[in-house]
Amino acid sequence: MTDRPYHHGHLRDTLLAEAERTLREQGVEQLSLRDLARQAGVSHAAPRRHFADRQALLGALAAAGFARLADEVAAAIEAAGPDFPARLRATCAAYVRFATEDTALMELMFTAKSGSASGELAAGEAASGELAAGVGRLFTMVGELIKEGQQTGQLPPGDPERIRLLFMAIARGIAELVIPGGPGAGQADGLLDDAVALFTRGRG
Amino acid sequence: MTDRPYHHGHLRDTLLAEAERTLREQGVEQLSLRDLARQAGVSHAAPRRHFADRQALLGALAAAGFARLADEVAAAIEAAGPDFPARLRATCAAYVRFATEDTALMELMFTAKSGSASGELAAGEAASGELAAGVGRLFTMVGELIKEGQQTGQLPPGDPERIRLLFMAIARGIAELVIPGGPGAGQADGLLDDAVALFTRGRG
DNA sequence: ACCTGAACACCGTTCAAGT
DNA sequence: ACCTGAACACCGTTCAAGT
Repeated sequence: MTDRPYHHGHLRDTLLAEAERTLREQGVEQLSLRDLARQAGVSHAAPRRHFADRQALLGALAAAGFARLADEVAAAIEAAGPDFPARLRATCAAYVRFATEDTALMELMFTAKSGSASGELAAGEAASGELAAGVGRLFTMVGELIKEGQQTGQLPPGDPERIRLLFMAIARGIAELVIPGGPGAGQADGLLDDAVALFTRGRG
Repeated sequence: MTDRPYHHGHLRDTLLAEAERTLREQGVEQLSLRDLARQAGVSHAAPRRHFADRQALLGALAAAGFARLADEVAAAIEAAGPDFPARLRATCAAYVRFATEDTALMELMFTAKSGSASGELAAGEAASGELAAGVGRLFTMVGELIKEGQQTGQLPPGDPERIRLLFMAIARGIAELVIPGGPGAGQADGLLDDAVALFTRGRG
């Protein structure tokens, strides 16, 4: 109804929010800069001011995704209370929930993480920093959790970094397995139980 | 030099082989049907005879990928000899090697697997059958391995299906972590050791 | 500083027509 | 049965020009 001003004002955020929605509802393939611009009521060249190219937009989405995943893992650990196995399980469950609700975004996050490490995302340098920040925060948090388990004797001793890597690989693997329609869709709870039992076996 | 005949003769296989190479060297984004047709010396509409659309080509690539992964896992288990932990480790190592050498293809395989389950690849129905066949062969093989471990008492008793799912999730998670430039790139061996130790702990 | 409009080279997909 | 050539609607990207 109101005349749209020449300057949009929140274009960057609008584009990101719209992109995340499209990602969730239609997948990466269907994500087009021109389409996003249309939905924002702006010319097709306008996004260029905020994202150097399509890859940069995807990189920014991945960075925001990691930041949110880190938040959700933190909240899940907090909500799980003091019991260590419960905290471990909650971390893994947060991964699974994220993957269930934002499958395409999670896929994008992990390909962006590896792509940026191997220099594939040269265009999105700023986003690459944000991405590393989110990833780092997540890594640190899980690392602290692992050390906590070692201190209370509920995890075996040894390099906590190695244990953290293995645990995160398991969480990611389960999350990838348990996406809508996947072979383990209905088995998420069982897998989480098994994973936690495997890690804390004979130490509960 | 020789005049190209009107009928190519091996167009389908040529396209698949060329596509796999492009995938390895340039990633999915760069994979274009028109480009493939050009490299095969054929008109841009010719691939249409063999692949309904781009998704169908990707589906066929994923199906072939699973068939090859199943072969390589079978060969790895065979080559590992009779020792069970060695066989377990060899399976996981085959995943890692595949992911290292064909990162984009492996990514494609696992998104195709989930996408096909949720009906995203409606176009590639034929490929969907091939894909399920490759996936099934791989699942069965790993399932047999798990049962073998249970029979010799080197794996805990319980539903072998659950253990298989967890093990494959771990293998996939490690493979995703250990791609070129990834955070665990130099730590593949350690992760594999840890994963096997976790599974066979106190039972060696 | 932020956005527009036209332009360029490229795509996937379709379809009548050729061999 | 398999392939061609023209055509259509769509992209990402660039750039002079506008506010």
